[in-house]
Amino acid sequence: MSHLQVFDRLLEISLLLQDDMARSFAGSGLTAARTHLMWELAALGPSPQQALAAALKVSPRNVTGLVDALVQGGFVTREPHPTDRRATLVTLTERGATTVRDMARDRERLARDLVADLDQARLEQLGQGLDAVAARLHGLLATGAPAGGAAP
Amino acid sequence: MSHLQVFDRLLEISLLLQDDMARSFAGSGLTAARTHLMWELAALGPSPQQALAAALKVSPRNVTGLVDALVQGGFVTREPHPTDRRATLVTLTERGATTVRDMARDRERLARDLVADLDQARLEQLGQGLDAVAARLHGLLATGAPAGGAAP
DNA sequence: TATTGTTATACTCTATAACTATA
DNA sequence: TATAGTTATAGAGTATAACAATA
Repeated sequence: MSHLQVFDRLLEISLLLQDDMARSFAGSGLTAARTHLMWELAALGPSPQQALAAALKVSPRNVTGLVDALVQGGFVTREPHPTDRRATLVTLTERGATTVRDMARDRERLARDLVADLDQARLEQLGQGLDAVAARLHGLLATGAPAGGAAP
Repeated sequence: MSHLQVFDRLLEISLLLQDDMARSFAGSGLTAARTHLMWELAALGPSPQQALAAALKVSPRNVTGLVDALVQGGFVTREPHPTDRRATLVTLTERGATTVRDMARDRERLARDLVADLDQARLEQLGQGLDAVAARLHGLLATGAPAGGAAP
C-alpha cells in the first residue's frame, strides 16, 4: 500500500461523502451551505448573523442570503435582539430543530455503518492513522504556504 | 477511538484538503472545476467537449464555460476536429501541460508528506482501514438511497 | 466612531431548454 | 433524425463596497 494509494482513498471517500450529502438534500430546499448554518445554529443557540458569519467563516452578506432561504423554507426565523436593535437573532423553528436532530441521527448511523466491517483493533489503527494524517495536514497548512493542491 | 471520532477525522481531513486546494489557486485564474477539467484532459488527450462533459459528469453547457475561461487563461485551445466539423478538440497548451505536471508533482509530495510519520506497517493498516470504509460507502450508495448526509 | 444587516454589483459553478451547424 | 456546441435563462454560493440604522 503506497502513500499515493492512501491519498487516493482519502479523496475518493471525500467525494463519496459529498455526493451522499448532496443526494440527501433532494427536494427539501436544503443545501450544504444552508445545512451547515443550521448545524452551527443548533450548537450556538439563537445567534446574530455576525456570529454565524464568524462560525461559518463566511461574509455577513452571504449569511443574509442563506438565512433568507432558510426563513422561506420555514427552518429558522429572525427574532428581534432583546437589547441591540441593530441585530436580529436567527432562531431554529420546530421544523429546523427536528431537521438538525434527524441529521445528527443519520450521521451517527452512517459513521457506524462505515466502520461496521472493522473490529475494535482495526478501528483503533484506522483512527490513529487518520490522527497522524490530520496532524501533518494541520502542520503543513499552518506554515501559510499551500501544501500543494490535491487535484482530484 | 469511536466510530464517530473516526468519521469526524475523515470530514476534517476532507475539509483541510479542500482548503489547501483553494489556497493553491490564488491569483492563477484557476479554480477546482477548471483544474479538474485540465486533469481529465491530460489523462484523455485532446478531446471534444462532450467527452469532457461525460468524464466530469457535468452538463455540456457547463464545459463550454470552463473551457472559455481556460482558453482565456492560456491553458487550453479549441482546435478543429479533423473529421467532424461540429466538434472542437480541446487541447492543453504548453502552459496547461506544465501546470498539470506541476500539480501531479505537488500531489505526489503532499501524499508523501501526509503519511511521513507512519512506518510501513501503520501505513498498511491505514490503507486497509480506508479500503474498508470506501467499500462500505460504495455499497451504501449503490442502494440508491442516500446513506444519510454527513453534515459538517 | 464602530457595528449590524442590507442593497448593489460581480464572479463562479451548475442545470435545462431552445437553437445552429453539421453528421 | 441525431449529435456538438452555443445562446438564453435561472438558481446557488461566494466576495467586496457602499449605505442605513443603531450603539
